[in-house]
Amino acid sequence: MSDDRRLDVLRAIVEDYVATREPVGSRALVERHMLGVSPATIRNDMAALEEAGYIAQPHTSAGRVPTDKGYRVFVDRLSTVKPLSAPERRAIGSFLEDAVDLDDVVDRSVRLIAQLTQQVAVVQYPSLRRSALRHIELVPVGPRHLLVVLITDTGRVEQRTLETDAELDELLVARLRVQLNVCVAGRRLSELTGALDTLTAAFEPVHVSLVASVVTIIEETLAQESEERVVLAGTANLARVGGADFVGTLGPVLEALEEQVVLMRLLSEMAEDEATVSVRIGRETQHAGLLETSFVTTGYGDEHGAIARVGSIGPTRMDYPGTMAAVRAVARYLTRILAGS
Amino acid sequence: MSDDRRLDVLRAIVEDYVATREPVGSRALVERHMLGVSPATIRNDMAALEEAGYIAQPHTSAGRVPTDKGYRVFVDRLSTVKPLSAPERRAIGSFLEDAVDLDDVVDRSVRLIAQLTQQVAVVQYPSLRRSALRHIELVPVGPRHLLVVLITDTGRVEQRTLETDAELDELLVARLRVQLNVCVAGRRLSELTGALDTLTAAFEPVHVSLVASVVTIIEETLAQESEERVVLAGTANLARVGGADFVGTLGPVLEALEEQVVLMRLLSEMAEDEATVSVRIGRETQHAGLLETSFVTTGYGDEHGAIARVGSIGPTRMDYPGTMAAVRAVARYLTRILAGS
DNA sequence: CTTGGCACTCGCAGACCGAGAGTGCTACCG
DNA sequence: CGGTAGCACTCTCGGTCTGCGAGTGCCAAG
Repeated sequence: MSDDRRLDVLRAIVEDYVATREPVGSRALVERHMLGVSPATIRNDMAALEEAGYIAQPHTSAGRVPTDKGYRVFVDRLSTVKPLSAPERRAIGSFLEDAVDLDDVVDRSVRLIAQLTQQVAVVQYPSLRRSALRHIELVPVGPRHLLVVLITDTGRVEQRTLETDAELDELLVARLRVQLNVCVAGRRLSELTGALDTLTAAFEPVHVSLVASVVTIIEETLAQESEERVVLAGTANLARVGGADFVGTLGPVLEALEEQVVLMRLLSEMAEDEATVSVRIGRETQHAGLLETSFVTTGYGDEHGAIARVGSIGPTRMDYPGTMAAVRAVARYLTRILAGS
Repeated sequence: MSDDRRLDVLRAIVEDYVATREPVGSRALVERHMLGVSPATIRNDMAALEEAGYIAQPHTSAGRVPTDKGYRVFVDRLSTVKPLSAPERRAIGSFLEDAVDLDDVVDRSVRLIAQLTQQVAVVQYPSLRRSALRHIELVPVGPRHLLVVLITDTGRVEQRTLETDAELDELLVARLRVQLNVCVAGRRLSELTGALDTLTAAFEPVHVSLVASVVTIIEETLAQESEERVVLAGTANLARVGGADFVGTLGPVLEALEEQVVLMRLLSEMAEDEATVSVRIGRETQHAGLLETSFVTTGYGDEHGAIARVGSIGPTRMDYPGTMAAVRAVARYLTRILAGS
């Protein structure tokens, strides 16, 4: 028994099933792919593949369908990421370069992925924790409210309002602003907390209360990993092309996608994968609503490494090579844009 | 023929249809509502209502279903907005008050409406054009790049990066920052452009180029109405409870909702309605994908009037009184929060 | 190991049919 | 003239049945 041919058969089944969305039988297989053997032979191989758990048949007398395990083998061993065409790459680049600010970059990226893959796209905002602070601004608003604005080197802006015990002293605020910026400029969170604490000590006892609250709110903001935002687009694609792709309704899928928590967990799990493009197939998502969906994600970042992820979500029966190519391409351009701004 | 009773019949039909999601017949009507007449009489009234275009029957021998026109009469003349219970109101208020910044307020509002109405919720960010500027910050990033940050009194933050012709002079930037803030503080866009232009004149010719570009980018940012952002939540509700509510797939609906343009047009059209809570039913949305959906929106704002809208989107067969109550309640709390921050 | 043949299984689509709900019409009543 | 009762009619819905076709698994032969 030729193991090579078996894998060929598996690849053919995946490709045909993705293309036609219908269980594929032995006859169709030999006709569409030049396998050089008869249907009966294929049937034997299929029986073996089924035995091994790579394919399954929905009904006794229907064709075969890849299982999650089958897709996994396909992704890991059988598929080659097909590069995008030069015009496509150029289109991506120029589209992303027109963005005016970080929100716009993220927005354009997520739409682009949704468009390219015809699936749901997800883009994670650059992580605050892994970004470096570029600037801190303090704006007094009213006598007892202070607006704290943090600007990172990826262009992300976070703001918090602080209510103070005492009336604000303009000069004190100005001094604090200068000190803060000296203290934080260009540093990452990990290097920051210590520095901020010593800063508090540098002020007169009368002012410590204010300084401490500002420092606290900065640290809180940076620490809020739950605040990491993700943006979705293309949910309509689920209903349009994938409407028939989900045996149940697509309600559970939409619900899962609206749960930021679920998305964040998956994205952070996938961040630990070694492969550049990481794939989660069906059950591997560990979520009941996503049994029939697959995630394809990859990291993007600046010169120092990955700071967040982008990806595409579709039915397990998706075009993996194409999706992986699109996601990887957008991530690369995204990295380039962020490094350049 | 008693016109009063006919309207009672119409109201009963709408209420029953909304509750059961099934065409309602004459017998069921007299049983569930104490109309004091026989089914045969109701049938005559129904025939008249159908003649007038308020109801229709899907098949010759099925019950009646309200038409868009029927819902319109129901909303305009037959329904009374049912106030929320005191605990509900308190829950809304406290949930919104916990928000840490504008993004968070908007995010919480939209989730809240989705939760209360079990439909899709939409919240428009406070309009830049109608907000007052609170502060402008200039942050040099690198020798030739200037980050311009605008902060409005509603807490919205917009940022743009500017590439300069000449190297930046720290002192000049500082001077410009002070001048800009003196110039804009607390003013709205309409009062702003003139003031900014005269500002340019106050600088030496050498610096005019820089000042002009900063002024230009500020004006551009404020003018970008297309940049007005909207946030959605609860699309899963469409698929869950409303899955059966749409005769076609819900693909077109999702597509329409992803088109920011469509949403923006509707919201701005509805802003011109006189009623406090504005309703668009079915075809009134003027969009093919939204034939079977209704919009319920209302404005929110600060003490000076409405600056943006919130709303809920669901099948035409929605609970109008309940939806209107929820939307109105959230808008009121939103207004209060923004005024207080 | 491959192949051709063959019997078997099973889902699917169409036809058919009876039940039930609801209507419109007509004749009658106060 | 509005309301009522009765009645015949229409139409959908759900269930059952059946033939077809696709596809399989197995076996015996090359």
